[in-house]
Amino acid sequence: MEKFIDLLSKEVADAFEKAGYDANLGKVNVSNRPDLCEYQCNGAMAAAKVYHKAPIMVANDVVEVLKDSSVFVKVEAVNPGFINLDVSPSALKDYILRMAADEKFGLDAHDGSKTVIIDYGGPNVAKPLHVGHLRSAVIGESIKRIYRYMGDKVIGDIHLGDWGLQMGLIIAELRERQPELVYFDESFEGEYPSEAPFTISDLEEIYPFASGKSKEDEAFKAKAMEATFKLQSGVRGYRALWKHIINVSVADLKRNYNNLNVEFDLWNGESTVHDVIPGMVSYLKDNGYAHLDQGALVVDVKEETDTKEIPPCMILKSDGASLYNTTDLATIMERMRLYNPDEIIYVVDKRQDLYFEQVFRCARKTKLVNENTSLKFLGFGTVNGKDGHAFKTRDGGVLRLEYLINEINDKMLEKILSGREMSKEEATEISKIVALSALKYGDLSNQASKNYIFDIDKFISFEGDTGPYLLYTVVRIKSILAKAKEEGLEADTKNIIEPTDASSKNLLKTLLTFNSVVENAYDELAPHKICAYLYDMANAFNSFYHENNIMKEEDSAVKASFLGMLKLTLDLAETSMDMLGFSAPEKM
RNA sequence: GUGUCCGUAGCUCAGCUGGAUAGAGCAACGGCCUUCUAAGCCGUGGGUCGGGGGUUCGAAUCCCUUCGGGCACGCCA
Repeated sequence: MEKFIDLLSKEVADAFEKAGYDANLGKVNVSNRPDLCEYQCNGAMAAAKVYHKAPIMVANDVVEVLKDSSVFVKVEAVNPGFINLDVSPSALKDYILRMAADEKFGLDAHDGSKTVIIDYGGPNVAKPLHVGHLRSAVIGESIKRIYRYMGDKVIGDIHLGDWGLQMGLIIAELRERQPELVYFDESFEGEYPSEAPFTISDLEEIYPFASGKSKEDEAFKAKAMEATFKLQSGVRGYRALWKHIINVSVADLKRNYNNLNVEFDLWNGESTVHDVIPGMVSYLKDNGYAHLDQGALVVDVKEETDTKEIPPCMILKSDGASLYNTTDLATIMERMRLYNPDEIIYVVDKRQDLYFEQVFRCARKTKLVNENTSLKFLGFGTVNGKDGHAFKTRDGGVLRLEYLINEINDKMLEKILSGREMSKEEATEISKIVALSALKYGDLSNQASKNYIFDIDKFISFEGDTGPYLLYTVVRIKSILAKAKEEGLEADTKNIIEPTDASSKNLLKTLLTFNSVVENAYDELAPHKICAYLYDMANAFNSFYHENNIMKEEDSAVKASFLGMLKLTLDLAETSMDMLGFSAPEKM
């Protein structure tokens, strides 16, 4: 269904044409002077040059035609040549009714033929999640949901870091500590135990310990590299041990991502493509794409139009080992083979911009991807503390995501208990829901590509542009609808009639931008636009709420209309919040 | 050095495919609860959009330049 602003533009464009001007000049925008008008068209100013006329004359000509339009109730030409427009309540009502009756509220969704893979999350096994992982998870999840709502087939892949030296470090350290483990007995031919010889806490202690040790102890580092090699070349015991590490770690990761309401369709990792790397490397060699440079195997990705030096994309290190590029390219190859996606989106720290530029160029040049598969890089900025520097704990370490979430939950619980009469159990449940909205909205309402300041107290505030404020508004609506139901009144959007007061009109005007907002957020990979929409909606609703006493409205048609508006607002709010990856409780 | 991103109110951020008086929130100040959740609403004050130049009838927005800051720049991921 066409967007409301396009409908208005069409009306004005027709008027331009009838008045003898180019129809393309009739583009309508939301007014930036709401005190003067609701919508405006600035085409007369641009027309002045072409037609050698004063802009106000052009505007007057157009206004003359537009006067009889049923779409506008007010049409004025204002110096120097603005055309000011107020939309008619009936046109507004008609559009809202069509929108409300539409399954996707007027959004022209895709037909499901487009397949998209989103690569986000990117945690390393055996290492706890920290704040740095928050953005990839939260933004990626939101993009995934926006794309799904748009009607694409979307596959979310976590892309685990599960294969490199880190695994060797852990295995080598385990061997130091428990050399008697059957996994290290190379003559062992039986079945390995199904139970892992360690817990997630053990792993979380072992990894940093081993990592530190390898930096000081050359002999240990050599052992770790040897363990890595043995693992990668398929030594049975090492593979079995590695499997345990993955399982223990993935179980823990799932628990953590669950708390964030983040889900992945694929739990693939670097190891997934290990076996296809040799084939890919020979393909690159045989077709003359890759050549040796300083001992390393590289593919040149420079282009004529470059304004800067783009280093070649390295496929194999000079010692023949694979690296990040290798697995990423092999992953692209496998994704093409298995899913043939139309688009792959990487939700990764923006500092990897150049790196992905190389990988994308390489994949394209070597035809690992089709020409019509688009590779997108959604780079996000750093999470900073209040001091403007990278987020750190008081003692300077990285903050575990789990601790951060616990802290937010605790603070939220305290707040809810102090503000409302509620049982501890109920408050705990609600505080988790509200805390998640605080965390996600705090992140998503910023432009993804920018760094932002992580301020817990600001995020969990119930005032202003925050997640809890949105939830509060939604809960308020639910509460009124529940009350209406008690009185036997069922809210139905079909009952919406022409708005009579300014706040109703304003609410409807805000609601109807849904299709254009979602489309825009989709095109620009911009969840923050959905956030802004929700915030505008909440403001418009709260004004409306204070202007009109819904349940006490005496005119039954108006009351039914109000309830219909509430229903529509609620549906749109919940749909939008779902695209951001959080939801509202029944009460708070 | 090269490239890239950022610089908007005291603070945190929108706006950037050019339009009228640059918007929000927080903080400050002042109003509004016997009435559907006041965790709300309404209002006041607060700005040379880092500086300079250019294009244009018109620039926070486009171009150039300059200052300040972040980040990246072949064997890490």
